[in-house]
Amino acid sequence: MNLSEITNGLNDKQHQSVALGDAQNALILAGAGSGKTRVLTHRIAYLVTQKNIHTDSILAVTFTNKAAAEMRARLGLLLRRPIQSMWVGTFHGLAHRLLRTHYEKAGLTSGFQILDAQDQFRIVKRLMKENNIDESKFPVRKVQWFINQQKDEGVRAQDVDAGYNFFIKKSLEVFVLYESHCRANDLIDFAELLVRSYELLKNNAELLEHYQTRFSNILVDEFQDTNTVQYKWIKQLFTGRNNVFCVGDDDQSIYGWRGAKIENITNLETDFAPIQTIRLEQNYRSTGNILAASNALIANNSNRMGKSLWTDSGNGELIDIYEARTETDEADYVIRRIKKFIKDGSSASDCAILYRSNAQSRVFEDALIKYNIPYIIYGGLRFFERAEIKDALGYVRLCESTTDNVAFERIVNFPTRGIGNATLEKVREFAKDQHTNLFQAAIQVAPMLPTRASNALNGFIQLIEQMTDDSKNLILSEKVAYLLNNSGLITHYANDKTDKAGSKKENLEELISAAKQYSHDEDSEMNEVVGFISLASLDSSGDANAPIVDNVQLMTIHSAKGLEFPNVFLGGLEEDLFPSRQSKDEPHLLDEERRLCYVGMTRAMKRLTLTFAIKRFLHGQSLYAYPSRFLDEIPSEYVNKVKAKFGATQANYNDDDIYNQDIEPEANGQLSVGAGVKHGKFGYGTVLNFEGDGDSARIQIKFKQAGTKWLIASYANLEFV
DNA sequence: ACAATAGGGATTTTT
DNA sequence: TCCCTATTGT
Repeated sequence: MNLSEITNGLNDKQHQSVALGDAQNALILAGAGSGKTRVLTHRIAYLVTQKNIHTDSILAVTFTNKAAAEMRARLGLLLRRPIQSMWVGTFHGLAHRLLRTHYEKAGLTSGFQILDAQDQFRIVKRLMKENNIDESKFPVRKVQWFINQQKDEGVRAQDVDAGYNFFIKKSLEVFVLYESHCRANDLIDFAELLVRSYELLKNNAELLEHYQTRFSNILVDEFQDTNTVQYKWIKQLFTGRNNVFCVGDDDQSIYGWRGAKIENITNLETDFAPIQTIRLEQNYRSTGNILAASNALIANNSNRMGKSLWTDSGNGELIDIYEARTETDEADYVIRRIKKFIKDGSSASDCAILYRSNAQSRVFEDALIKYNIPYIIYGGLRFFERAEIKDALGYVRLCESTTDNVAFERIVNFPTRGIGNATLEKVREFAKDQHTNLFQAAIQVAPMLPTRASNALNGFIQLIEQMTDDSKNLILSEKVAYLLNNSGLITHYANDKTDKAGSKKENLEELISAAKQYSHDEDSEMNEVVGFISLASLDSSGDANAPIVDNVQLMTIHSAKGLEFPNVFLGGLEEDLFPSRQSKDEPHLLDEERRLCYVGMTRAMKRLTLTFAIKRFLHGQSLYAYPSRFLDEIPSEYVNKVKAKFGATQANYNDDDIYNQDIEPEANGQLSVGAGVKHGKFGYGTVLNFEGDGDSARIQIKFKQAGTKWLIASYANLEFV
């Protein structure tokens, strides 16, 4: 492959970044929409094809599975050679790989398990309960948060100085308990993946040297989001004989609250010296007005590295700022505008509604339903985080290894089989005294229990043993299917007449196809089942299938990072909401809010609309709000102000006059998303979603009284209203 | 063991 | 307001 194939279509700065010498450390300050992913992948292609760097010598780190997958896909296309074995992945994924490969040196057994945030919560909670620590004084969430905060800093319990802070003292007690529990049970939480793999290399000079020599080129994406351990992790691998290529944007650092250190990006210049800094400031995404407004906003932050986006594609439309009377009015305005965009030829998926907090989505949702516009809300529970999926995986895990206490706790009495808390306490105590796992303890304890409890527990033990035996020769997906059917989970949901049973059963079937689709890496240290379980923990999205429907996109600004949309609506620009109440009095927190606003604004390609409400119903009460200070920071020359028309006397009304157009709520009397329906038992509702057609169609309906339900069309006897 | 009820809390969530 | 938890009653 020749050089021009790699540098074709790049601008000067991009070209310069991609074609730096292979021994050059670089920091690429890549503004929003400046083509950073492109630079990163082309850089790798350049190293491999022009500098003959072996693909095994490249380490490329991202934050999300999505980014890693995208990079892999693009690299595959560019290099036209297999990149399977290449170290391209997330920090957590690569740390996991290190730990699986060197589990013994890391002080683990081969079957160690990954704890996700939920598992971790349950364990912290249990430990607190066992040690009589009052949850009302020390909320589990906060203690869990504290523990993770320490770990993100690379700090162990023994290293924490509690001082005189009572909360920290108590949290530290739990931290100590938690650490020993995890060590005793071979459990690794997300932060631990990083800390442990860092310590693994730190304590094994040979191993460290091996990887330092092997990775001649280390590339890191979204560097502004690295936390302390991640920074140390990279720095550890850096010797000065190899080199780093870091891409980031200090203005888009929005995860400080999760331990990300924006300073890391400035520390690069000293810790990885000599390093060349290149700024990518040409933006290919947004119009001139959107960029000018965003630049003006972010200019109010202190300690920036300095960067100013520009475009050569014209000013475009002004930014609309809509003053709504209430949050309902805000939503109504936004949805009418969207309806108009769609009418004028946009597709629904070109429109995104972004907000600071999830609670804001509801009102927009109601309005979308009212106007019969399909939508999708991102965020919320992901596939592998769903209770029924975790239950199912609990059976898979326990049958894979009876030492898996987390799985045991989860499924021992689910579906309920008469094993109560009293029985479990005895099992736990026995396990603790005898230093054995819960399953072994159950076997020992069962004969000593009263008949009823004994039978129940024995029933469970036999079930697990039986299923393990029967399924041991099945392939992964068959095993999952077998366990679902024989564990009683499917039956449980079949007998469950309540609302969500149908969709849960469906999710379980989806799990079988996820198992079918799972492609196991033969060279892996893990067996197929462990690999699948690890994947479920590390990439909980489970969204192999892209959404097919043309939907308006609703999400928080945080989840919108890295995305772009032609028409963006940014809602709730009010003091105490955005910037949030908790952040407004602390300068560094306020700066992060401003960056968040900047990220939101720079998602827009063509049209950007900012809205705020004078009065908002929040947490059960109506509150008056001031417009966000961020609005004042946008120069008026880029802005078109719009006000609610109803009864307004001084309304400066200058948009497309959407209230005079034929934009009205619709109920078209057919099965479609947003259609109004009446059900004999549940009353009035609106169609949220449906699949299939004719008698076999399943319809998801949000009832005014009865909540959201999936119904079978042929049984539901719906009346369209 | 489970349903009904009352009380408290309520940003953001890449892994 | 909504959602999650702890408590209470059956």
